[in-house]
Amino acid sequence: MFNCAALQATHEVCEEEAMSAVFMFDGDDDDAPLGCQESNTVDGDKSKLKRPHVAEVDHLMSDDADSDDGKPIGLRKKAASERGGSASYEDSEDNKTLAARFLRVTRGGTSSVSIPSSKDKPVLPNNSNAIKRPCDSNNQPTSQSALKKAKCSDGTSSASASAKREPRAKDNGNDNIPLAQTRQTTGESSKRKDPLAKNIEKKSPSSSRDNIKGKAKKNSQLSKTTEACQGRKKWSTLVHNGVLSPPPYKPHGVQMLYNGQPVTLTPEQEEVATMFAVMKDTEYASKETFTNNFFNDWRNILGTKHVVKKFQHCDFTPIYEWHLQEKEKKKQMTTEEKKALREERVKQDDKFMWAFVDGVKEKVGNFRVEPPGLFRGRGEHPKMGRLKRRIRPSDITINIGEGAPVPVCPIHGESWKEVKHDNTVTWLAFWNDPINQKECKYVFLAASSSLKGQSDKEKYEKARKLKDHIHNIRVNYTKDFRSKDQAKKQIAVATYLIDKLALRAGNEKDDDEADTVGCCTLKVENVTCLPPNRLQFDFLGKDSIRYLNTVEVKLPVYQAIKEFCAGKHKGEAVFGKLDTNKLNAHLKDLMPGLTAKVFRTYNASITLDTILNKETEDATLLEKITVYQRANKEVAIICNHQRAVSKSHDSQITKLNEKIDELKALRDGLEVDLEKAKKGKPLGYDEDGKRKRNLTPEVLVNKISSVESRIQKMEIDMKTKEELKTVALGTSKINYLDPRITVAWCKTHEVPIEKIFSKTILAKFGWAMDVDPDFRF
DNA sequence: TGAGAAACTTAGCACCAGGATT
DNA sequence: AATCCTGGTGCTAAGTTTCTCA
Repeated sequence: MFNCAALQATHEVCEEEAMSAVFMFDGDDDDAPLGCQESNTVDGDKSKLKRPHVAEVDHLMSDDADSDDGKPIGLRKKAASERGGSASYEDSEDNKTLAARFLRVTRGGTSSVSIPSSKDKPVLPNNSNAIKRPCDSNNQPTSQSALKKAKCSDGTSSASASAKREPRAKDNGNDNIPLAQTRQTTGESSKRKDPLAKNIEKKSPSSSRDNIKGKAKKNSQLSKTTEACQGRKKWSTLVHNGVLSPPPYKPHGVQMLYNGQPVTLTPEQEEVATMFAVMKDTEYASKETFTNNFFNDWRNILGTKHVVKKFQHCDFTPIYEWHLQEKEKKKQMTTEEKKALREERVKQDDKFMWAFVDGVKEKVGNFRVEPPGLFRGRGEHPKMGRLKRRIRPSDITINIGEGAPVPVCPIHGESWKEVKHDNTVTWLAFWNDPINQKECKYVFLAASSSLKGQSDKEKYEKARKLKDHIHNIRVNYTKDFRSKDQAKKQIAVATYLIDKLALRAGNEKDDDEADTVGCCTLKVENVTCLPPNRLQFDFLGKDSIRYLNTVEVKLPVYQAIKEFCAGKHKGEAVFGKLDTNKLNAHLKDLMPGLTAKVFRTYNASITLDTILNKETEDATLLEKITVYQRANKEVAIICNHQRAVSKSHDSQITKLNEKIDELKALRDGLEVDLEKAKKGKPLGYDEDGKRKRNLTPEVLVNKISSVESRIQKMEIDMKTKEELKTVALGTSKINYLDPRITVAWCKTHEVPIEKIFSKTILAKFGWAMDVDPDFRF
């Protein structure tokens, strides 16, 4: 594990300016996401999120859609030659050298982290099938792996990539078409027309199985080939051991009090009481919805005749205290005891942690069945506190390869709800969410699996493709701002907001969910028109995270929003004629496969690419990492990725301030000493009354400089800490930033990749590691 | 065409191991 | 050795998109 503490961002900030500046943004100069344009305070219940300083984003702001179009945001001022094969920013060394250098840096040295490779993946020794990953360049393509390989190939220009593409060219001769597009033409569009495809079209998890078993099975090879060509078939063989159920409840026998009297509870009743008792010190425990929901569900288990009737008379403290004791006991365990426990857990997990997909050993993501508990919804969720009952094998549907051994049901005498063999889906098991019966919980492969990697790559390829269409899309919606067709006009304005503010699509929500909105579901009270052309957005988005942002928009957009809201009452939708289906249907007309969320990926990745390539200089490693973190921060702000301020934040800042003060006092003292030393005078006495050792002016100058740099580092650390206290950097890194941008940048600038990506993220992005250093998003 | 189901991605937070500091 | 602090990871809630059916 590497130490990231030392990598704390040390970028410059101009906090006051950042807080007060109003970013001018007129209609002709607007190709940056507005998320980073306005001084912005996003301070939900938890935090204040500062918008970046002008200087940090002005390169994004300065692009001119009309004069310099067709290029992606932030890149428009760059010479065309900077893009494509002979990028002018590239390192002077040739690609091979860079690649070799990268390998040296990442695999060698003192780091214990190496780039994950398919070859490092553990395999079943007795498995005679091809064990290497389909995408592994060393793999001799079998008919099947060649097919998969074709799906994995991307449009990168590296030598290794082109070498990899060879089999694909043989396969379909479709080499120049971006992956997403390839999928589009061979997949979605054809599957609807192909009569054979209809046979394997799934109706529901169960009907799909029947289809495959019935028709597709009979049509065997031909049908399978068709499926594969269509990209519907996700695997050929799938072997796994099912899911790991939580251990049964162990009663503790500690009695809670009712009206001050100990109460006897059955294990089942005690289990639920304990779930509530251990949450005593959380915010949930003081929320009425939570306690009401808990009590209602608990009462059902207690039965009407039970002595416990009213929540107010319940005292769960004895159980809570028992819980604290247990926690303490666990804490007091010796290192060896903890280690033994851990090893036991690992041993138990091992059976369920792996699946074999087409003969390749892949990690399973969430193989543990969710244990029972009280539902912890986010925000003001109407169901918070409800009992999430225990999931039994009879609730669980298993998906496994035909002919593969069916996982043994963990409870004797019980059986799985169903066993299916659906190779058009990637889930290994699912059950219905006990809180919301119509929702399902799926067990998928881990993010490091090639199946997930493949779809990840397709996602970024689609976002890259948007780069080629974005100009037309912007021209298109700008034209429709003044459309007389209200539906058209609403689509145009909504698309503009999604593009510029990186808003989410905003599906309709039920009454039994937290009241949050996205673009299509914005309500009139979420938008305030501030003349002449500013809009203030204030709403709770996904996870009830507050989005608060004031932006200057194109005048027609401002007028349109004003018009949409006119005469409407609180609670009514701004975009009354719009929903995500209509919006996405329209987007698909503009670019195949385009949906609202692609804009978020596009804007995030293009922002990272632009900042990294514009701002990275020939600097120290630490400084280069700082550039990366600053870019990462920009993206997190654009996407409104927030986190709660840690409980200890204030005390940490106070401590840092105290330390800085101490160091400053030390420095001042040394400066006095220096003056004395220069004059040849004795240095006098220290605080303890001891005579100070005489030092030469040179030594003192060195000491002062050392203290000074420590002060500077601490001040920067503190600023960074303060700045990032509400910004979550991880979410964008994991979900929105094309890892190839990062890998290419690391190669070009000799930054070890593990300084940016943790071990887990490295494993997730294994598919991106061999990217050419010249790669640009 | 719209509703609802199914499948998958995106999200923040709790917890914990392990390094740094006292 | 005890405590603090941090980043990494697992967990699971909450989204989006796609598919199916009436």
